[in-house]
Amino acid sequence: MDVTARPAAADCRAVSEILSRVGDKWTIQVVVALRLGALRFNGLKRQVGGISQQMLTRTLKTLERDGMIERTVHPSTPPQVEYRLTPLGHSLSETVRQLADWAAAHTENIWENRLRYDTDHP
Amino acid sequence: MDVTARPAAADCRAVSEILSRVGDKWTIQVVVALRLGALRFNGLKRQVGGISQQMLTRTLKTLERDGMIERTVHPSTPPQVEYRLTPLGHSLSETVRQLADWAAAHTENIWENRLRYDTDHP
DNA sequence: CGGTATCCCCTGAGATACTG
DNA sequence: CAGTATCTCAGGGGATACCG
Repeated sequence: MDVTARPAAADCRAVSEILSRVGDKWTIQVVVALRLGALRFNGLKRQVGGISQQMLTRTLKTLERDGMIERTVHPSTPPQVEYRLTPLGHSLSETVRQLADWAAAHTENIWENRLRYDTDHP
Repeated sequence: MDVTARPAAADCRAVSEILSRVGDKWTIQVVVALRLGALRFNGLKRQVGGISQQMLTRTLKTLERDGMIERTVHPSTPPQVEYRLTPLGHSLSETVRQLADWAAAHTENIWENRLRYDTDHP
């Protein structure tokens, strides 16, 4: 039996895990916002339009837990907290950019397909 | 094209749309199952372990609507329905494989990060 | 065999109010 | 400023039963 032909089920689950994380509503937008440099909480909130405080907190925590971003507290009044991508986070952002390129290249095509499908299937 | 620019918000939304579609629970597993060739409904159901009939139906319909797969009915008794990737679907599967490679390469690292984070944050 | 139609549950996500 | 704590709700996803 050739194990190299079809990806193992375990790999599939791992990929799904990553994708469902990356594919949630906010993760990518946060990562993209951080690609060009560190940002603070409210700066990030402004950059990622439409996100609620709570969802930003949750998304940041998850990303930090996975080692994608680093959280730095500068003790001062008012407190300053900086978020920046780790090397792992940067590498993710590069991979995501590939997918983004694919999406950008095919979005229009997909929309046409949907339109045609909806027209043909009343 | 200026690669250094920040992606437009519209692009971001398009990418998120694609990713949340691709990142759902079943889409990738279905696409991966079809990479090596066409399959029929129940063959697909066996290949993608744990999926319910309804979710398989929904996933296939969405993929068909987006033009990722093609559905062919062979009129016979019992009826035979074949699903296969379109060129667009194949191109998606290639892009996803990139992400899969990234995931495979970093999964262990991520798990270590989570473990450490959970240890450090009681 | 290849699906629909229902019902139900759980989680993702938002709104709001409060805190160090 | 940078969060935490609650409440709430829509919809993604599953189980089951039925249909051509």
